[in-house]
Amino acid sequence: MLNIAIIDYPNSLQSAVYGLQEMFEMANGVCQSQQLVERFKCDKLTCQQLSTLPAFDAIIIGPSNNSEFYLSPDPNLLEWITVQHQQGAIISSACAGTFIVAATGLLTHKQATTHWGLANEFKLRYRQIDLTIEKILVNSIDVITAGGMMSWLDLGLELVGQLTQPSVMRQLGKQLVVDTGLREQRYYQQFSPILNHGDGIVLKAQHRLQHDLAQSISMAALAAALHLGERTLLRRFVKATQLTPMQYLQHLRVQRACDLLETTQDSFESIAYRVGYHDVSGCRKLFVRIMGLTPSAFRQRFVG
DNA sequence: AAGAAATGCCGCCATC
DNA sequence: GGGATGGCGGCATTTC
Repeated sequence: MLNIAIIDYPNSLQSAVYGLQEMFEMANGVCQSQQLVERFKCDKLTCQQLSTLPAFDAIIIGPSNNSEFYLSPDPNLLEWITVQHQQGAIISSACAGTFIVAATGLLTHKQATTHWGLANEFKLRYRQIDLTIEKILVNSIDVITAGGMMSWLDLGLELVGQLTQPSVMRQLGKQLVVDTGLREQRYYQQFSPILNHGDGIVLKAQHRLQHDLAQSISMAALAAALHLGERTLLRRFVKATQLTPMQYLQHLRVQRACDLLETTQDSFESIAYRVGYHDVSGCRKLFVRIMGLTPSAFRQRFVG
């Protein structure tokens, strides 16, 4: 029997809590049809129900829409997770749940992911965790994290696959009509620049880049316009935004290109031109590097 | 597809 | 002295 604990912490997304329970029930059906002996037993646990229970095979900490709990989680829950991990349980999280796992220290110096919209906040709090926000799922065997509000689907499937057989996961994916192939969170990601850093000059630089992204802007010109030395602008910019001006501009341009791919029928060639590139192939290369798929694949996926 | 020219990045160090 | 600034040289990246 495979014991799964789904933590129903305050404000946790209820569709995920119940959806996961039902997913494991369905997985039991698939196991049966494939003549496998494995069976899942799911427990939904609130923070008050933790102490007396036996060791689990996997713990799931799901998404939340409300930061109140996951930014300052119950120490008893953290302790309990740590003990379960020591006893061999797989610790897993989806979306904001990764904040709770991070607070236990289990992710230190490991790869992890969470919702892309929470990336800046996460990096601020947990500098020693290697956040790979472009991925939907990061599986380190004993700890699994997932990004995206609906990534509990991916997480559930991954756990089913890891605890039973990949064939069970694929069959379950078919029943649910959910993609079990490779997918990345960055396909869905939008550039969310840091603006609340409190450096007014850098903010002006950011606005100027945003406004002038269609033209080629040199760092020298930007520095001059702001009455700053180039070296200083660079340092202040990186400190405030976590990106070099060039990287920042590239993200702005790719973001604009994504918008245009979605909202217009224009060729990528003309889009490239409108986001400041005189060289389509260079623009395409950049797009693939940041988004993880080609412009045409992007358009196909989102405007189909 | 590849390479040359331009531009950006960054360590070092002196300066304010 | 700590902290921010900025000039310079050269390595790296970007662009066409």
